[in-house]
Amino acid sequence: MLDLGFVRTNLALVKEKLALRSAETAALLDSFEPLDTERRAAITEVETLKAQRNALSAQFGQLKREGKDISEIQRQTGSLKDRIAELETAANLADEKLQTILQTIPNLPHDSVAKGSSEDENVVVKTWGDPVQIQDAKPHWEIGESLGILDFERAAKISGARFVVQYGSGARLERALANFMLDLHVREHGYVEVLPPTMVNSRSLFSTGQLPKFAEDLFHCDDKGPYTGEYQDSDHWLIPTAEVPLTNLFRDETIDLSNGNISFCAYTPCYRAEAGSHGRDVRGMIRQHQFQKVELVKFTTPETSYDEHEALTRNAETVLEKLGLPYRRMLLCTGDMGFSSAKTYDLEVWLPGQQTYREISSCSNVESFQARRANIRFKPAGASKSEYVHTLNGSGLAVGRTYLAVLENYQQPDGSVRVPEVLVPYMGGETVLRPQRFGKAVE
RNA sequence: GGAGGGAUGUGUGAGUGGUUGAAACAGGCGGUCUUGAAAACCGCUUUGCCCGAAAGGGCAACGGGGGUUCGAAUCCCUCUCCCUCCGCCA
Repeated sequence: MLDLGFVRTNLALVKEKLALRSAETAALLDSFEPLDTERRAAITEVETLKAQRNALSAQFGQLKREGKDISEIQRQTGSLKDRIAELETAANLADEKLQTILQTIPNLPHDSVAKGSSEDENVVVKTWGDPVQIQDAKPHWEIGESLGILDFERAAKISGARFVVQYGSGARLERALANFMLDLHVREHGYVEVLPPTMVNSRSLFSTGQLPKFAEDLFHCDDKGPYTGEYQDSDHWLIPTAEVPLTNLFRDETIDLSNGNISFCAYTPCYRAEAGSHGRDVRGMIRQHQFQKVELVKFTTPETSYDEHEALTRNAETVLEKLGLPYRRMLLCTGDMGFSSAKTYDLEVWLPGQQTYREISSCSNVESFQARRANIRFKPAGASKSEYVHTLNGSGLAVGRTYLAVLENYQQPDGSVRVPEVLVPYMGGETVLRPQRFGKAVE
């Protein structure tokens, strides 16, 4: 969310920057100016009347103590009361409309972000490793099913489409990847491991920007009844990413950044309704209702957030490099960035089975956009006023997609899959995944 | 699920209808003293919004929402959360 005063004094600039996302986005601000004027006029009038009422009340107390006549004041305040109530309603209405606009407009793109209207205009910042060309490369779902470690059919039976069951060495590979990533971030990159709830309330989802606009992408639990559009602190939603619980840890708090920025990482399941993606990526593990992810979140000062953004992105890249998975870093253009983000790098991993790069991580600096919604502040050294922190988040990495990237990049002509060297200790010494049935080796 | 207690500023914690936006203490910041530090002493120390060029003035906020009243942190209703005990339970 942007600051009301900032939008008011920089309306032309804000419109211009929003137009870099899309024309429709900029149009959200069309009614801003008249509404803002209306709101302020109403507030000024209400507050004038309230000041009168307060003065009369003070007089009332005085007179009553002196035992004097109070009926005249009673009559005056009585007539003020109705007008105040009336005008207050008008002021609240204008304020709500304005708040709706502010809550619905996305973050402004940072100056370093390339202009563009769609993903076609994203910029390749760097490429690491050579895209492996494998003779008769198979997609991961074929590899996984023939090895007997992935089972999409039984997953469909017990849960429906867009789920998977993993068995034996396959299940262990998921756990190995997660442990490897967590250990790397904790031991070498300075993150603190967190195990957060994977259900959150709507107030949290508002703070990170998923609500109110993207409710249909989320799974809502109806234990407290259907979603009413209000931000409650007692309802439950399944998290779409650990960014939500991690960022909300410090909601409504003033945190201490005097000893440096705060970095958290967490391994959690993530749940996405995928309401708008019928027919896309229906095969395999690319797009699931449930997947696991190691998430990185940072709380920083405004001065350091862009350096930290580069560092966080490097932390995610390091996972791919240690796993030996070719990738490229994309700078998302203004038209392709997420709602809350000011600048986003996507990491795309090479998938030889599909002859394409696919997103495996998304690293964003959202500046103060979420901090303002979540009311997360810090006190700069020597300053008397607190300021909003900057928050950053990135996948480090999406484990499900890393898993399928390993299957496709390390597949062998005989149908087996080599285990990347760094994962061998996490696999109990297993160096090759061979055909198995419910975990038992088969010929 | 049952019974009871509670929610106040950075923290602890007073305050049960009228200079209480809020005591006190702690913490933080500044100052005096000191070679320096500590101690002691003095001062400052919530946020959002509205009017205003500014100086300054005003409104609102004591978990959320609603009500009573001329006036609510204080009384009533309601919701949420936390704590204690009982029950159930991985």
